[in-house]
Amino acid sequence: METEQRGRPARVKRLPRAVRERQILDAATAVFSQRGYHAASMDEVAEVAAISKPMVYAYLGSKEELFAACIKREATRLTESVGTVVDPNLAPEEQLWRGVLAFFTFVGEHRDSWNVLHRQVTSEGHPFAQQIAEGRKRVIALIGALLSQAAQAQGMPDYFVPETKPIAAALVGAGESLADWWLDHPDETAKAMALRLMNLVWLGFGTLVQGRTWHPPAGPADATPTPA
Amino acid sequence: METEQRGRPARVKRLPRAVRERQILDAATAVFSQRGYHAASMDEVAEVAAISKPMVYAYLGSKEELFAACIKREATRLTESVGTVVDPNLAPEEQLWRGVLAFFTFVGEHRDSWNVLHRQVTSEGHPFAQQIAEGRKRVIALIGALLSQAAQAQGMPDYFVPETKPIAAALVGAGESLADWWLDHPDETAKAMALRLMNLVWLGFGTLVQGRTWHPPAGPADATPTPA
Amino acid sequence: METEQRGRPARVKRLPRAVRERQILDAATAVFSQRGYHAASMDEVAEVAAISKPMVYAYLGSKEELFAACIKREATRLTESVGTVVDPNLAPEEQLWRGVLAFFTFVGEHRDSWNVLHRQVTSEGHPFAQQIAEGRKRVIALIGALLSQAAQAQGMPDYFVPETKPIAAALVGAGESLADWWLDHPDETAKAMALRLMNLVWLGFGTLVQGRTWHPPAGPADATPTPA
Amino acid sequence: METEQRGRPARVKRLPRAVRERQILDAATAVFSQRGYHAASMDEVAEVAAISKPMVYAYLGSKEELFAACIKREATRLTESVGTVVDPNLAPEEQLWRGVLAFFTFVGEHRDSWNVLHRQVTSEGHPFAQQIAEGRKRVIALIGALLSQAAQAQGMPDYFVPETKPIAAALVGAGESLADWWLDHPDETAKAMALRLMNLVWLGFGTLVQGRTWHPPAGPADATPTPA
DNA sequence: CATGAATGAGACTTCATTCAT
DNA sequence: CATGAATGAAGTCTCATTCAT
Repeated sequence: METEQRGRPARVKRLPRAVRERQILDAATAVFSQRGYHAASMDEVAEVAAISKPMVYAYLGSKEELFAACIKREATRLTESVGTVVDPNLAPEEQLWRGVLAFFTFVGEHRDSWNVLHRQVTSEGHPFAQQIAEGRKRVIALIGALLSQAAQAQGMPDYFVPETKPIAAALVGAGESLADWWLDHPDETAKAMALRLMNLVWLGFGTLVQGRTWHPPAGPADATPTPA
Repeated sequence: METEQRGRPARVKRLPRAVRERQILDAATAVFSQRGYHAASMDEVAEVAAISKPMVYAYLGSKEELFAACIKREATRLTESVGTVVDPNLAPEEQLWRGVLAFFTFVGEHRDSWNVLHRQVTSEGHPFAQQIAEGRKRVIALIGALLSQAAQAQGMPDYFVPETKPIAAALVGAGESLADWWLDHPDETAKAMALRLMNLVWLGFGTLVQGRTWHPPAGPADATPTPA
Repeated sequence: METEQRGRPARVKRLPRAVRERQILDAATAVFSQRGYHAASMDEVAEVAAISKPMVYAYLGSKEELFAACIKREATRLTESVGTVVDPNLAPEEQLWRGVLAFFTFVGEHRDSWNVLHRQVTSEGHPFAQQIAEGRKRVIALIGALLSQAAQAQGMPDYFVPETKPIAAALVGAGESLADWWLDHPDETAKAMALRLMNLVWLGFGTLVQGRTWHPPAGPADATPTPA
Repeated sequence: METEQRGRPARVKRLPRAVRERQILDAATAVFSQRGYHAASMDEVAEVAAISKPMVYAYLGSKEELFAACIKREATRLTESVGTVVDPNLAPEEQLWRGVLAFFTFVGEHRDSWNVLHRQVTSEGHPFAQQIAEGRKRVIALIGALLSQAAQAQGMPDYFVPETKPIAAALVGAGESLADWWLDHPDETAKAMALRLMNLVWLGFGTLVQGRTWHPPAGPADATPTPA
């Protein structure tokens, strides 16, 4: 017949909505980070979240929406990590230093978050290629503005200003690549990584070779920021 | 060539096979580049290659093998493009410059190849994450060696030598990022892009701001290499 | 029957229960009418009833039971609407007229009820196909009896009596179809619709009762067409 | 791993596309007829067609497209069955008779086809409600034109002409209902059924055309009942 | 008692892969 | 050899139903 007799007792804890939502987002971030968007399956997300699939859909919606939620949360986290330590009233150089340090600190502490934001496909077919790309562009624009400000403060000729944009792009790429490199050299500290990036970008290889190095601007008693 | 003998108990030529394989690889590279590994379908590959699916399997094997073949071919192409212009007897700085220029030239001319090699998934779950990552590491190692050589030529203290590795990683990341940035600014030439990278990495932002710039070492009559 | 004791040993007020049940049945009728049995979701029923899903189950049972309850209630309503105005002591013709008028009046005033009873699936697989079909048959039988009575009153030969059954079926179908047609011509009144049906059927029936019959126009040697 | 090793030998006959397509349509018509659109499952269609589900999708597309194809084919069949025997040069009465007979003949021979066309849901939520309804309306319009022609041929006053439309609707409904009634009385022939319909409607119609109308029996002071 | 939270089951659809012609 | 025809195995998403609070 067609008696439609389904459903069976459940033996799971009843958690409040907010908690479950975080659980699912954590699981999803981990799975997306490890498999990539396309290869990730909702089944695995549900399994990792120790919950049934329908709940995943009930709480976070479709796969796309779930991924979007992950991206949004992780992007917010990163943005806040950096934003907290960057004071627009500081000198550009110090702002950059603090931001870079905060970035590496974040990556060190949230490997999966960084994976989801960065290592995901950027191929055109990807549902969020545009979204991710735009987030990245905003970051580049911010850094570009910082560099431009620094350049003008040092009396650079105007024609140089547009150059700050590709430089910002390069800096971001260098940072990402260093973050990857870090994965293979886990003994390094976030601070050491940040110093490397600053040294290279600010001084350049040619200058470094001459024995000069860059040092963080001496805050009060070396108060280099340490974002949570 | 096209004179292929369709039909009968004839002995078949070997050349057609090579041609077919190239056809398929071209199609696969295009599809993988546009869709990404997981979203790409063998159906689309076969369609773009204007061939039936069983032939794709007959010639290049499974999806994984096909993708591997794409990667291999494109990596080889890029490697050769760069390798052709880099003469180990030249000064490291010039080697680097030529290599960087060759890289951007290649990217400009083979968008799809670059996409497959770079923009594809780097997530851990990806069947080729390791393979791609290793290729990248090799490049970084090469550049690292170059930098190390340059550093030693300039009498750098030994303790600096290990630093050349992360610097190489940063350089590669900066290059990749600039290549992405280039997509949004297609009016730029490969040479301009290469110059940007060299300027930044070699001189550093701080130095650039002071008005100094880096110039390609004057080869014989400005023979800046132009990889095919 | 319906007096089933669901739930716990507690004594609960009876009135709220009745009210709730009506609420739910109203909602269910609306939803089933709009979506059809299969496409209707218990979620929507609960939402429209402004009540939680478990309550729907507590009060009316499973989806099938709920639908059955809807059908039963609406069928009763229609039956009562018609039954109230049809007095068995009246002449058959008047009974029919009153019944037909009551029918159209009901349909005009309870679109959803009519939808649930008529426009719902009659496919064999449907859980209630049989139930609905039987209700319909009862109506046809009633009308058939009425026609038979009328025919005999007019002195029709006995052999005609069995014909009243298919005529009743046709009358019912004509009524349903006119009800549908009415949806597209809402300016018509129930009375006008009822008049139409009576005019067509009663005059046809009346003629038949007088012993006149229609014969196919004599084609060449009774060549009534026989489509393959 | 993620070796994606699937697919196994098949042991099924290779049929030409057209044959399989018909097979599938036959199966789908049967399943849709028995279950209704919503309750029908693609699994069952595939099973009845003795084919795998992917083939169903390859040949006929999605469930909606499949259903549309069924409707289209069956509608065409019915239309052609009727169209073949109806010659516009014949007298309206004969056209009607031939059409009605062809209709019942078709229904008798293609139970499933008729089911799919008629017994399917007409609820608003149904994907093809509109389509089916429009087909029905076209039929009604055709018959209406026929009746109108017949009426004018017999010198009916103009004001009667609009009435032919609801009469056509009623005729169609009566026909459908008789077809259903036939299911329970399978001993009847198509011709007998057709005769019944003609007898009822044509005599009714014929009487109306002669200018005679039916009026409600004058109850006490026009006490036409008004059911609550 | 009423509800938010939870789930097994199945529906539609696609894809990598292979055999028979 | 080349291809049309075929399929097992997921994958995404929904729904009827029920328990614990």
